[in-house]
Amino acid sequence: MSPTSVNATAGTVLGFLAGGPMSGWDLSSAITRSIGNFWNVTRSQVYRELKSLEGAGLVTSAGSKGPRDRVAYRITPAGRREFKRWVARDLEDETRRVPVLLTTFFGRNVPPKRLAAILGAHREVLAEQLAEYRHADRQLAGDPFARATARYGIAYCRMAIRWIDTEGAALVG
Amino acid sequence: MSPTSVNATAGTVLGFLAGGPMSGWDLSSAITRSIGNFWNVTRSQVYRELKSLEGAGLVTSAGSKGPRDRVAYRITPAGRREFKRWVARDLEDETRRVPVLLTTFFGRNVPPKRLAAILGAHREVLAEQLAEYRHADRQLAGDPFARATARYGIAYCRMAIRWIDTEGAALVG
DNA sequence: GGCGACATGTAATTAGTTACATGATTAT
DNA sequence: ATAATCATGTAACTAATTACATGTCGCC
Repeated sequence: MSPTSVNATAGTVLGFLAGGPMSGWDLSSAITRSIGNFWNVTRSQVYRELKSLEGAGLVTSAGSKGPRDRVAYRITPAGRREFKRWVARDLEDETRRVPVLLTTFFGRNVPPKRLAAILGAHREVLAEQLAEYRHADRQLAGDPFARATARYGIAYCRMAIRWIDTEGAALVG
Repeated sequence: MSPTSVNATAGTVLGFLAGGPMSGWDLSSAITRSIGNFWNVTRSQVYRELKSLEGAGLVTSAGSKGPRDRVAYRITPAGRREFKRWVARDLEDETRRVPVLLTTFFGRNVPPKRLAAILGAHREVLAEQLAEYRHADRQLAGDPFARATARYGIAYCRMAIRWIDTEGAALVG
């Protein structure tokens, strides 16, 4: 679609602010909690984007500073318009950075015992994440969109675990 | 494990140089071709890391500059040691940046027709990637480690396509 | 009223992308 | 021999992470 001016982080911030004014801190924790698993954003990025969005007139900071400079940002009408445009954009490419595959790719250089241990530890991490996603799935009965993302997570973890159990197992004998 | 000094990009570069001397350009294309799908590295990063690795004595540039400053880098014994250490490291966290999930998460704000189109287009991209991975799987019969990574790709694409066909379909009616 | 935990934001550093410059090669 | 394409590297810019500074609150 038409190229949007905001980047994905800014778009995300606008999306959360569309639900009501929030401070940078609150935004950052809300984002991490809800989409952090498939869209990582750090606190510093949120603050940076808030400043730049304010410069562009897409959010305003409600002047009255609270304790330790805490300030709430509110989305402007222009911000809402921009969010609508951004959220319907063409998808950018997926960024995948999967350390376990890097290690596997170079696996011939890893002592097999050690490789087995790495895969085993990774399997545990995946199992934990799977449990979290399953929990989220149950919580999110009221929001089909968020729920669908949890189900992606479930499917992903199950796929990766199965991969370790078949391909990984074959590699480490 | 013991914290390694090299980062993942540098480690990757060392890993490729372990197979023989190469120029930055060749490294970059080899990396992109083989692991680019799950470990993105740009040309500029490769050049930067080569300089820093040279500074650390882990690679040397074989002085004679070829056409347009092309220069081949060779891994040093210290570089090999460092690679061995790095490749057996504990896994860092996976970085996932999955635009289709971001769009889905905010899906209530996207016109359903448009959302359906976005998911449909994404499905096609996944189908193409799946075909590539299948092809790679066939080519890589001689390298079980690389082959295992291709099979991860196959499983991933199939999972994502199935997700679109079930969860995605449910969302757009 | 000092101490530890949490809240809040900023600054410094590193990583990653995009845009650019120019030298070779190939095709017309 | 000119244009088009590919090879090769660098520089400029943007994004992302880590480290830091300071403020507030509850508690013993």
